[in-house]
Amino acid sequence: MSISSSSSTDRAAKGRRDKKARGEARHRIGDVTRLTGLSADTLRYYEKIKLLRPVNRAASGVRVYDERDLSRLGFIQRAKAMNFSLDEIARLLEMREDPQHARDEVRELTHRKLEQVESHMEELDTLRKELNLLINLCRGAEAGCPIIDDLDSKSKRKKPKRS
Amino acid sequence: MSISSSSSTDRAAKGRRDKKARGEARHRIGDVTRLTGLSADTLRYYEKIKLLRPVNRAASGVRVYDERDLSRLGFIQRAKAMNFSLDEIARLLEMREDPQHARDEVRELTHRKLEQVESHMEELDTLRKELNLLINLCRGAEAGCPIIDDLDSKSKRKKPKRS
DNA sequence: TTAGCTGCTGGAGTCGACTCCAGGTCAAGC
DNA sequence: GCTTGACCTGGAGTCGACTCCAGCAGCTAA
Repeated sequence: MSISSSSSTDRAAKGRRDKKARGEARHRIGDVTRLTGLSADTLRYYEKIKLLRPVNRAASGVRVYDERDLSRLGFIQRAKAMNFSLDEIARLLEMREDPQHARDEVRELTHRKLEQVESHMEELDTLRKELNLLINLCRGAEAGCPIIDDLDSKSKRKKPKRS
Repeated sequence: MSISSSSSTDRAAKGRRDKKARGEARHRIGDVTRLTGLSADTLRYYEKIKLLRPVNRAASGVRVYDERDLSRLGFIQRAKAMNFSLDEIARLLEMREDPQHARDEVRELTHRKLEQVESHMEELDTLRKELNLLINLCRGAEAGCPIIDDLDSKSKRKKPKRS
């Protein structure tokens, strides 16, 4: 994956790196996929749904991402890692442009997100305990399947052995 | 919602309840939605994807659910609450029919599910801490939005104030 | 008899976040 | 000039788990 003899891909990229060395720092979509781990399709998709402003184009029509685009993408990725939806991220990005206005709304959004996360964690914790219980039940069993029995017996009655 | 003068719906259901009182316990889809909380569409959908065996029909063609169907639905709901996917539940149900064979596979499945749940919880916990941090940062701030700043400043550099 | 309700079917639509595709252009290197 | 690879576009498809719809039939109380 990372070690390979120079392909024409690499060679094509080299020309652009030379430009960059002259201080221009203009990235084509392939560079950005390498830098961010996002796929080209995803990058175009983000632009389509206006998570990114229309990206600049070279004369040939290819997208040229600048540092601001990269910083926006970094923001998006961090917000995604924080479980914000693309819709919410779009709002965060808007507010990011206008920080004076943003504070209350952003705090609101973050607060709600935190509550969601916390209640989700509680559910998962209950679930974890139950699954653990099932597995322990199973460990001691000789035959049959206590997990299935348990999933059964949680219904109304204490299970009359099997009919 | 729960208190209402007897509608024709109620009256229609009463006839069937009388039958049930004579020991037949045959539920139409509407009864089952009331008993389980699942929508009629969902019940039909479960049958379509074979999570339920083809449900018996009355002469008129309407579905008639018996106690076994209800018990299967209970099983499905509990397994869903345990975060099993419908696909996994289908497998659990198969094994439920043949418990001698089931044990190892079911334990396997449950074990994997537990691991998923645990790693998801870890992620969420990290997330929770970070969100908390953001909100606390925000609390102390006078203006601007520390949350956005933080999401920004986690990029490469420590943020040169604002350009 | 009729209104009103419940139920039936096959099929399409929904959600979010992509992912894939065909058919094309463009640039670099041999 | 040709090959190769990167990139472009619009549009369709994917996943899971439903949800909605039109158009119809059957049952029951008044």
